[in-house]
Amino acid sequence: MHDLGFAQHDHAACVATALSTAEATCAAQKLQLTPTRRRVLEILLEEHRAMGAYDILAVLSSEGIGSQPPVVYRALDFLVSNGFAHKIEKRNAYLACAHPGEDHSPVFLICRACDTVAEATLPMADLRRAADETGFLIETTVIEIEGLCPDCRKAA
Amino acid sequence: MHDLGFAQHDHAACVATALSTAEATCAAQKLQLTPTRRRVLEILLEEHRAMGAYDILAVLSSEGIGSQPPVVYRALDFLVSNGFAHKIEKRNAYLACAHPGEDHSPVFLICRACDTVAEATLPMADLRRAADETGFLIETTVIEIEGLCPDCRKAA
DNA sequence: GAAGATATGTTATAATATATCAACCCAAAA
DNA sequence: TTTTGGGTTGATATATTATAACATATCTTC
Repeated sequence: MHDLGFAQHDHAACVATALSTAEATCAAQKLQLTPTRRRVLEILLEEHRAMGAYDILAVLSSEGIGSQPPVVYRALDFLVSNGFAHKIEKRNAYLACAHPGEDHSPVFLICRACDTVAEATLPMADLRRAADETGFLIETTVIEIEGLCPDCRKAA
Repeated sequence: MHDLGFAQHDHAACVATALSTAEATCAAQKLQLTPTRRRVLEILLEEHRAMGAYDILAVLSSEGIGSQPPVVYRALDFLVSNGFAHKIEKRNAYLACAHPGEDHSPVFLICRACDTVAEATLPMADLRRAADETGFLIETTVIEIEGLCPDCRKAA
């Protein structure tokens, strides 16, 4: 496992880079990164945390973009289906993908104290081989690990 | 990974054994396996599939045990907290534990076609060691893998 | 410019889960 | 014996998360 994500980083650059990558990927794959979809991704990137759909909707609403649930759920569906965001099932929350463009198997480290979610990756190879032996065809994986992040561990 | 659970088994015996194990465990740990809690576990064992809380509640209700959501959510909280059942986050559904009493890290293989959920286990050691290196303290894990089970794979 | 695919606007409602507070039960302490 | 405290239950209300359904709009391409 690598890139655990609890380190500091240049956030403005990280947002800009991720948006550019998303634009390029959409252009290449003929996906429509419409204003609402783009703005939802931007919100997730700016906040840099797992957000509930209604939290995102509140932001959209305050900006006059839309105020009904389908607006945000449709955008999230697009972002999740196309690998720009992930759903954190244990929190019913959404997070911008930290590895856009890479075909990866996400592992989420969720701090129960501060709710920070770091995205790591695991090599799929071992798991896939093991499942293949039993005849199960892996399509998607969600690996969520809850506990205490380094900071909260120190604080406690 | 082992014990993938897509094989046939003696279901009546499996239910009886699991209930006995739960009773013994509760007695040993001074946990109260009250009638409602016991019946919810029994329902999950009998159905042998991931059930929604309201599906379970419908059964309880038909038996006059209780008809309000807190009845089933309290029982499920008890069963999940004490390792007798698991929540399948991707489905908002609950499943009797296939390995009661063993301290294990569950891995759920969910078939998107027939919704069967098999519970396997992974050795925690590797993951824990990797996380420890970064300072993250693992408390609980949810590993969910969605795809096609052997039967649905053949059918497709 | 008509047809088909994709996206949006809007209303309504479904599905999942929890807060709150009173009542009850039982075991153990005073 | 009474009291007290923890755990459990009953019951009402409400919060939170998510989707159905259908009309409208937009864009492409035939």
